[in-house]
Amino acid sequence: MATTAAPRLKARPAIPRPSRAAQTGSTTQQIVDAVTAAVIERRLMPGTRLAEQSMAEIFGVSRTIVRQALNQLSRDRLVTLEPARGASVATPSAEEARQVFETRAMLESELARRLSQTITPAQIAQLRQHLEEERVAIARTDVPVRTRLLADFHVVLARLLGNEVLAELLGDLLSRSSLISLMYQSSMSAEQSQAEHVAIVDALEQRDAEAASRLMGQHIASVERNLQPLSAPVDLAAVLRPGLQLAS
Amino acid sequence: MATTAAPRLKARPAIPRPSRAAQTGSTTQQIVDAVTAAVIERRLMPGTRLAEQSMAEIFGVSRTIVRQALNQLSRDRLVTLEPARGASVATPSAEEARQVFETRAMLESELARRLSQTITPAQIAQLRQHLEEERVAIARTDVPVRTRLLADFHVVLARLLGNEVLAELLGDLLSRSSLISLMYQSSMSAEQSQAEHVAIVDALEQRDAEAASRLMGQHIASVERNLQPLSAPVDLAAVLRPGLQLAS
DNA sequence: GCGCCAATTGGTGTATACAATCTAGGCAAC
DNA sequence: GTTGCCTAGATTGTATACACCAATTGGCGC
Repeated sequence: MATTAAPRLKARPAIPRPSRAAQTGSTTQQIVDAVTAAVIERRLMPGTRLAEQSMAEIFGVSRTIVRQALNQLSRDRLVTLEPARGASVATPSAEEARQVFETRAMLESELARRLSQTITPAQIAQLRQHLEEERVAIARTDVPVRTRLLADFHVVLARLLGNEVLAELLGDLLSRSSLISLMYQSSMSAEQSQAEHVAIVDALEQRDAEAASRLMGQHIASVERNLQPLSAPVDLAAVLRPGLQLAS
Repeated sequence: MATTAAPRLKARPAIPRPSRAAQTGSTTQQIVDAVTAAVIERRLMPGTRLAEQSMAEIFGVSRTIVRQALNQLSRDRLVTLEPARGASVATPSAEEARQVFETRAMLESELARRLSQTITPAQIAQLRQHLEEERVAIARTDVPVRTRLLADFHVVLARLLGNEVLAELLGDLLSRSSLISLMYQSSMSAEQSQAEHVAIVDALEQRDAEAASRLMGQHIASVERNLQPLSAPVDLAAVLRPGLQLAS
């Protein structure tokens, strides 16, 4: 019931996900959204084990529903499912992180290029409003909202292109990016990220395709650059354990 | 054409051995793969209903397993899940088709550009071999294998970039593309598609980033251009016309 | 004869029960 | 004292049973 995990997740993040089993959104989707939000907003640490029975009791449903939710989250790469071992919040490797950011860079630099050719004044205004919300959240040091808004910025861009497929794709990549940032303790300041967002919107407003594309690429690169490769703790602990096989 | 897709999906059990179910995703994944392959290879028509009980009997498992598989397929957008109505092979709209191809164009033109800068002679050789396999399959008019190889070409490129995340992403988009091509009766000849693949590999071999990128964009555009938007309209008109005979 | 309403029926949504597997703790042997 | 094995607990994987919803069809009224 209504305890820690906030079964009331009606906080709709400007990024509705009508995708999945939107029809059953009542129960399964609520759990998926709750866990996803918890990951994006940095309330769930990587490696946390998610026992089915516990979650079933928390949400007041049977294990069947929890299992469905965990399966979806597994498809989104936010949790890993080990056979007969259970589910836990994913711990993306450094290599996976590199690939996610490379894919984002490829997709979003092209997104910025195309968007600069089709963007309208009304859309610019919408982006300006989003930037303002970012600024307010940062000023108030509202970490969960801040983190979500900074990620949503990219999905909003995709949606402005009128491409829902792209928007959902990017949404998945951004969820994974949030998890990666959390795991590798990004030292990227929110202010810098927001400033780069402003620069991108400026370029879009001037319809400078190359500048927008280049700035977007640099923005994603700078986010990646500020990741600190401290996967050591997890690996280190595992390595130091006697009797653990680490060759494969 | 709506009613022609009868309960004919009993064709291939694809799982002769119910044993060896030790691995978790084994059985479920086999069903997912079977349905995905059937869609890619054009053995399952869009709109075909996939009743849980039927599939459970076909694969010799309980509805629980089938449901898990259908959920995964729903996540991949290959089947649609209507509440209390059941699952059926997805019927992507023309707008969704446009978005899928636009996303692919964005992603793959950039992929070609980057790949042309990192590709090695060994990788070129691998691509040449793939092209040869395509040629053979086309010459033998082996439609399922031909269709699969023509789609796999794009995933191979992603994998050559050393980006598994991108490869999986592209794999999903290509499954959807196959479904779209099937639904809108692509008039694209396999020969033309293969010729364009050859041209792309040529550009990659010469490390001509701009040419490779441009050719890739044109290739995807030409595939999209050859889609014929005639399925839905015809059906709708036929249904709405009173007195019109709609045989079969 | 035609149209509306209700009971039936098939199918999905959820929960629970049972079986297989993995983890952990203790006990015995070296 | 350490190590190996064995048993007990817990957790997951699968199957089955029940409840609810929607579509369909038969009956009834107009």
